[in-house]
Parts: sequence; structure tokens; C-alpha cells
Amino acid sequence: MDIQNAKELAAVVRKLRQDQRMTQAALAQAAGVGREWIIHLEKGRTTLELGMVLRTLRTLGVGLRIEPVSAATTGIDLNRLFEDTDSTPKP
Amino acid sequence: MDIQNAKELAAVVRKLRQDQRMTQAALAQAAGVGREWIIHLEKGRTTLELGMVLRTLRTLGVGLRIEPVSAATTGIDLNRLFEDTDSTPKP
DNA sequence: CTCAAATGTCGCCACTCAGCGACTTTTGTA
DNA sequence: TACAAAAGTCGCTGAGTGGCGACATTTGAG
Repeated sequence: MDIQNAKELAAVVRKLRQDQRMTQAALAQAAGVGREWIIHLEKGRTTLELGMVLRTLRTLGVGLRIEPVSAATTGIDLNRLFEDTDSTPKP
Repeated sequence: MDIQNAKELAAVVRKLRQDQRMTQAALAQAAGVGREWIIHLEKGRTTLELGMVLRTLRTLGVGLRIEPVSAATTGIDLNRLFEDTDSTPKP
């Protein structure tokens, strides 16, 4: 399930919520957000706050993963991203 | 690269940008956002707008994927999520 | 060490999100 | 069909974002 924009995210969220037999109100409370915010999320708003989106997704039992749009094209290797240069852990 | 919170996203973004030898200013312009916004992104702000985050990620050549936090625990099968009920394609 | 580029900080301001309550519309179930 | 629950809309308001320019700090060559 690649997420390219807010609308695709919206569809996934709605599906996940319905699969778990939750109302928007229930999800809102569980995720600690307003009822209306869930509506906006499921409508594909682009201005939603990132943190709230992440919290809501986790409430629904899913997370986000970063991956190259096209590995062959970009040549980005996420497996090597944090391999050697990461030398400054948090104090 | 699972993204659980804004800070993890921040680290990935910074790494990707540096890998591509871009300055924050360059990335900001390429993604169509303000310089300062990139700084906030790379510092792990949670209140960033979702759409801007998505645009910036794509500018860096990566996208987001939704996946179960723990497939065994949640029992969510994303492969079946859009299997049969999805009956309204975009016009 | 010195200088320049990159990064980060600071006010300031226009803009609008997010939440709330009440209302309307849709859905679906008996 | 009719009713109840869920979903969506509408003002309204406080709060905070994001953009900008200028300045401070850090980084990295030379």
C-alpha cells in the first residue's frame, strides 16, 4: 500500500477503521483527536498534522515505512542508509 | 525503515538530503516549501502538514508505505484490504 | 586561524487548522 | 416505510503553523 498523497491515505484509514468496526467518534477518542478531524483525514486533507496522523495510524494498528519510489531509478538503498555514517547517538 | 514518530522521519529526511548533496535551501525550493520548514522537518516537529511532508519525501525520491505494526498481533492483512470492496475507481 | 557556506534562531504577521456544539444528510437495519 | 445511528456540515474561536528577512551559530575548507 504505497501512499502517494493524502487521498490514498484517507482510503486506507477508512478501510482500517471499518474493518475494526469503529465509528469515527470512537477512533477519534482512541487516537486523542477530535471527531471532525477524523472526517477530514478520511476526506484527504493535506494540511493535517503529521503527528496526529501517525498517532491515528498506530491506533489503527499500522505504521509507516519509507521506501524508494523506484529503487532501480533512484539507486537509493535504505538498508545502507544508517549503516556507517551514523556516529552520533543521542546523549 | 519504519517510521513511528516525527523524529525518526526527521533523521531519514536529513540523511536522504545529504546523500543527494542538497542544502536545506535547495531542498526547500525543490519541494516548494520554505527553508525554515525543512529545518523543522529535520528537527522532528509533529505539527507539520502532511501534504508538505509527502511532497518533500517524493522530492527526495522516496514514498511512504502503510504496513501493520505487528501483523501477527493485529491480524490485519493489507493485501486483502482493497481486494473486493473497492468498486469506485477514479474517473 | 580565517573566511564562506550552511545551518539554526528570532520576531513578526497573515492564514487557517482543530475543536466544540448543534444541525442536516446519509446509511442501514428492523 | 420508518427510525436510529453514523457521517458530514456549519459558524465560531483560540492557537499555532509557515513564510520572510536579518542575524547568530556551526561546519568545513584553504
